[in-house]
Amino acid sequence: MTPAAAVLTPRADDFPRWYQDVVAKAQLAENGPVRGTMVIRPYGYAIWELLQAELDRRIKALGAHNAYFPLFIPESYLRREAEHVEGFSPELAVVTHGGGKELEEPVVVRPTSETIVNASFARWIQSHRDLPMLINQWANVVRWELRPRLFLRTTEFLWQEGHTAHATDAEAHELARRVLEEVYLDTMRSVMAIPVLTGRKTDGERFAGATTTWTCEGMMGDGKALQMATSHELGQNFARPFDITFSDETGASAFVWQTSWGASTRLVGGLIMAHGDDRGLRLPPRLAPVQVVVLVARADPAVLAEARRLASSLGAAGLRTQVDDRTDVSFGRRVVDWEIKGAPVRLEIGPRDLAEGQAVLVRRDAEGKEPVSLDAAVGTVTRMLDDIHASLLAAADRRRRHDTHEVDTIADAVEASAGGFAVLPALAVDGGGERDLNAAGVSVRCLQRRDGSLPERGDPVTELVAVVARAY
RNA sequence: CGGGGAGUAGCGCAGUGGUAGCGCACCUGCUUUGGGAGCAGGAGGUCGCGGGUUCAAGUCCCGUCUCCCCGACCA
Repeated sequence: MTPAAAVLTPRADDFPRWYQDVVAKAQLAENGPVRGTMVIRPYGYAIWELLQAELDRRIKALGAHNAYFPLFIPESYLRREAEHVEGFSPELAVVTHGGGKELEEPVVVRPTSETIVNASFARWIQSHRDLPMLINQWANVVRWELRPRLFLRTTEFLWQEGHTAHATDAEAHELARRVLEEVYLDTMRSVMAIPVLTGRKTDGERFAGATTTWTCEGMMGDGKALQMATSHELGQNFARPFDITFSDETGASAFVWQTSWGASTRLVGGLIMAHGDDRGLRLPPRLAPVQVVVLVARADPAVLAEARRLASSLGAAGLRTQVDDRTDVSFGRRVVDWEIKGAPVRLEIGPRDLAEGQAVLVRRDAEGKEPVSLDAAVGTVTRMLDDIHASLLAAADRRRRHDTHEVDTIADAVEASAGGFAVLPALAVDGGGERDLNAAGVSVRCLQRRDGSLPERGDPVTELVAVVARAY
């Protein structure tokens, strides 16, 4: 019996309970006093900051600039786009009083910022020389949730939202897809080690106000899907009501074509559920606040000195390193702590190791330990971190393939969705098929080409497949 | 909105009218420390709130508030 079994509910017993246990025991987050709100604890926030930095770098590489727009939005702004307000009104938080008086016009707490950003775009954009305009903001948003779950669905969450304006439909289309692949898909694979599917949402699943929604869908440890990021083509749906026009090269006035796209703290939940095991979190090295923990086995001055020297050279090599010298806490307790927290690599060092000029190297994603000489430790650990990323990704990919089943009918798709994804001809979910799926608790996650690539606009539905699953 | 549960120590819970408890966590000391250590001592409570019955209420009655689950609504 592994000690961790006494700490966490095994995943097979009760996956949601396991998830809650990990979030609590790894000290990632806890519930806030208002239902649906979340306190993100320092360790959880450190993961988010690392992820944020990766996304931010890629967003800026697209040519986008960060800005900040207000939390409060005039209610009238939301009403300007019919589908948009209809989609969001059930989950709006509305402020009716301020300064001790009832407001003449209520303000809503942003559920997303299309409207208020576009009110600025209308002023900022005059000429085709102002285009394309690529703006991103990091912010909190509020969507009143009835069934909240930490990180996955909270009433208030943190995210980035990109908003762009272009001279042509084709340009907006291309940008929405570049964001999906160059920002989101790439971050998920090469930072989060999660092999997501990409595709187009059905009309029923599309963002309120968008003409097309593109999505990244990940498979969690229980076979359910998680929508991990979306990128929308807005057409001219907002340009018209907000009057965002520009003079083109010929001097003619035209409405801009737009996109918007976002990824949130939900990704942290996805990270937990995609890689975690019965011993806790397993963090991909690029998102691990502590990549290497140097664990002092016994309270011994010589051991402690060596541990610190080792940590210092690991740190100098650019690895996020922490010495655990809490020798007033038992060794076993500290090992379990770091396993729950998902630190990718442990280096254990005690008097016996010191005598041999070595440390004991343990990787979180595999069984077994091996000695490593102190001289070689930095190089070995550095290589091992890359290898851990690769094997987490490979394992997740293997599981996704294994739990994805090709089927032909809605009934078979529902059955297959009990333990993973089902792929069936897109024609089958056209019209009534999607309703039947939804009635069974299964949803269309995305539409793809048969080879898994993104559909093009001209693709006939007969050439596409639908990926369906139960989802968070 | 309908139905069903639950509010007792930081967390999880027991307590069927008679001194408010247990596990974990916390504090102190000693012994420990290579996979959640042991022993001893200690601190911590308006039992959700208000009223009532009773010699006596965490427990029974009435009211009220909050939270959770299922359904409905919504998507």
